[in-house]
Amino acid sequence: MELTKTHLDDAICPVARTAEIISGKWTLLIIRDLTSGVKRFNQLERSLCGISPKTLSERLRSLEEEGVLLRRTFAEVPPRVEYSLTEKGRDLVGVIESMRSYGKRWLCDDQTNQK
Amino acid sequence: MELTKTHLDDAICPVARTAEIISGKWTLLIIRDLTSGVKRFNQLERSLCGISPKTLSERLRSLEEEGVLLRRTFAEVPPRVEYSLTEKGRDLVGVIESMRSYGKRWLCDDQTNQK
DNA sequence: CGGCATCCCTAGCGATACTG
DNA sequence: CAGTATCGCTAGGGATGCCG
Repeated sequence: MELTKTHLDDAICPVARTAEIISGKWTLLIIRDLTSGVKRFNQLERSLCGISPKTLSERLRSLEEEGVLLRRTFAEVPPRVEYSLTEKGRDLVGVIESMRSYGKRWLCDDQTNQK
Repeated sequence: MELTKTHLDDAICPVARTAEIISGKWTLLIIRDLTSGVKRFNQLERSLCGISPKTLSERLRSLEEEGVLLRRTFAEVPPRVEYSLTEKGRDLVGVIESMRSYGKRWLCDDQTNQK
């Protein structure tokens, strides 16, 4: 999902810019998992049930490049790599919480609120 | 709130459910444009600079099916169709605003000419 | 353990032309 | 005006295998 130059208005729109960062099937779920603390690759792979290592690797790398999370490697055997949110990443919790709030109001099994 | 495995299930996690709704390149931008009031197909096509009629049509239809927006047709010549947000759609403004807020904090170098 | 490399496949999007 | 009908592309993602 990429905005081209023809979408100039949208390119400078903060909403669209944020959407770019959190788009992608797994991105938000990774960030949410990291809100509870530092995680290793394997932990994320297991908690994000069904994700392929390639996809997880790609998402982690792009999030690292965007400064949302921090990748910390340890020179050990077996190797250890820990992922944690940066301040820029932790700040996304606000977005996530508003999405959670919305999801609870409108999208859960309880249909009484749905119209 | 603690994040357990159940929260990662797409069927249960409100965050994932919300992400499903607002995913797609244009979805959020359509909703954003509708927050300012009722819009016609042509208006959206022009304000969403670069969108193809096919894509706009698809997005509008799926958003209608999800109950986020309302499609109202008028038996006139030339035909008129008006799109507006439902309550479920207007409620997404909270998510959009938190995204806008985040985008302004972290993602915009130039804050002078933003939407 | 934490990944790349490789191959493949599909949803989503774009462009254009056409129609009720 | 408000869409469909085609066609084609490609980025994202899944599956599997291998390696330091």
